[in-house]
Amino acid sequence: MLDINLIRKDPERIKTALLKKVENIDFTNLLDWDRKKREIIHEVETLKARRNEVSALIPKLKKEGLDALKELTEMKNVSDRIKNLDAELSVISDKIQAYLDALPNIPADDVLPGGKENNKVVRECGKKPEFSFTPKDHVQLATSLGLIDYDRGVKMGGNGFWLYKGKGAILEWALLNYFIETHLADGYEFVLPPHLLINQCGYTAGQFPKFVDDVFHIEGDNKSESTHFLLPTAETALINFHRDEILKEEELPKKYFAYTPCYRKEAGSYRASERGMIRGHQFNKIEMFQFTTPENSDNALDELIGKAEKLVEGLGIHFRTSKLAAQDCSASMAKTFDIELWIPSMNEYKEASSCSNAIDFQARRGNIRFKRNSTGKNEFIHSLNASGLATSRLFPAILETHQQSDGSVVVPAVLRKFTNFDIIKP
RNA sequence: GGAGAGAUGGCUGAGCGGUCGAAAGCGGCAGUCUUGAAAACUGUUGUACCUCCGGGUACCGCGGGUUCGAAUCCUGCUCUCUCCGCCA
Repeated sequence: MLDINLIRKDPERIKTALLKKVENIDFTNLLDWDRKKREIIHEVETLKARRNEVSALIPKLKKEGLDALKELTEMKNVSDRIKNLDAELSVISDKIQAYLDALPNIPADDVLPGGKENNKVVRECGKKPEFSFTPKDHVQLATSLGLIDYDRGVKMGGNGFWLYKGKGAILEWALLNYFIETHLADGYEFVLPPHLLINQCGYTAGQFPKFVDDVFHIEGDNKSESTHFLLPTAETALINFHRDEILKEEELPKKYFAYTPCYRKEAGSYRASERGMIRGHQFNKIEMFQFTTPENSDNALDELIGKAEKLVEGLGIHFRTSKLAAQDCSASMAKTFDIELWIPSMNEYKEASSCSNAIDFQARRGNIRFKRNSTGKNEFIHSLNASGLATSRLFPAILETHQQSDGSVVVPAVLRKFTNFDIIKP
């Protein structure tokens, strides 16, 4: 959520910044409502002051045995007026809230306007593998090596699901262990959160109300409206870790990571070219998360990107890191970098990590603050999240990159202590 | 699933419908004393919003209601705890 004071103070500046991300912005109504709201507050509070004053007077009069009828009548009227104004106030406050809830975060100054076409590659690591034989794609490899069972996955979960088995399951789990080991060594705290979250969590993350349709909802009793949803990413859980809390400045930054499956509807986005594990309704991901002071969030973002890149590099996969243009960043984020893996069979890069700084956008929604020692004031924290990493694109990249002419796949060295095998043979 | 109890400031915990933003204790901060520390003593100690910067308003789990006036009465909801049952 944006600070309405920013909009009130300099609507043109905020409008220009938001136009990097959205088609059009019109603050006319908002500013009208805001002005009206303050008028009402002023009137109603004056009346309440009067009511408090007379309410204190009435018992005194009674104590002196005097008649308070005049005061009682006046207060009856004042109270009615207050009731009406309060009702008006709540209507207008709801309008303002709904408007602000729907606004995305302001892109950072150095983020370019426009969509994907304006994404800028900032780094590349390794190079595209070259094969002296005809390479297989990951679906062929995973199937022939018995690592992934697409058909039986669909039998259980329907379209958009797969299952890992045998060495495939071991390899998948080894990846997660490799990530966990690294994050623990870097001083991040391990969290295993609930996968079913209450709707408030989606609001804090910025998922709701605008993107309610992207997630799976759980029906309440007697088919009432949903009370819980399946998390689309552990970020949605972790941002709520410190919801409604005031942290100490010296506790910051707070660094966490969580493992969860991620559940997404991905309605309409499934394409034939994304067969295999590229896009499904459920995938495994470890998510890094930081709560920082405002002045430290830029450095924290660099740290998170560096960690994600190092994990990919350790697996020997060619990747590139891109800074996303405004429209390609999700609504809650001021700045995002994607780390994309090279998938040889697709002749394309596919996202394996998204690293973002939400600045105070999520903190406002979740009311997450810290007390600054120098001023004694509470300020909103900055929140950052980064995949570290999602496996669903890594698994295909590993199979395709490390395949041999005989159809076997060499296990990256960093995973071997977790797999207890070096190579997967047909 | 059944029965009961409860929700008050950073924590513990009082609170007759009328100066209750809220007693008291603990904790925190500042000071006195001390070579220093502890102890003791003194003072101080929530948040948000509006403002003609004098001040004002709101907040005692959340939302409604009664009343001139609600932490206090009524009501719906949420959450927590205890006991019984069931269970990975």
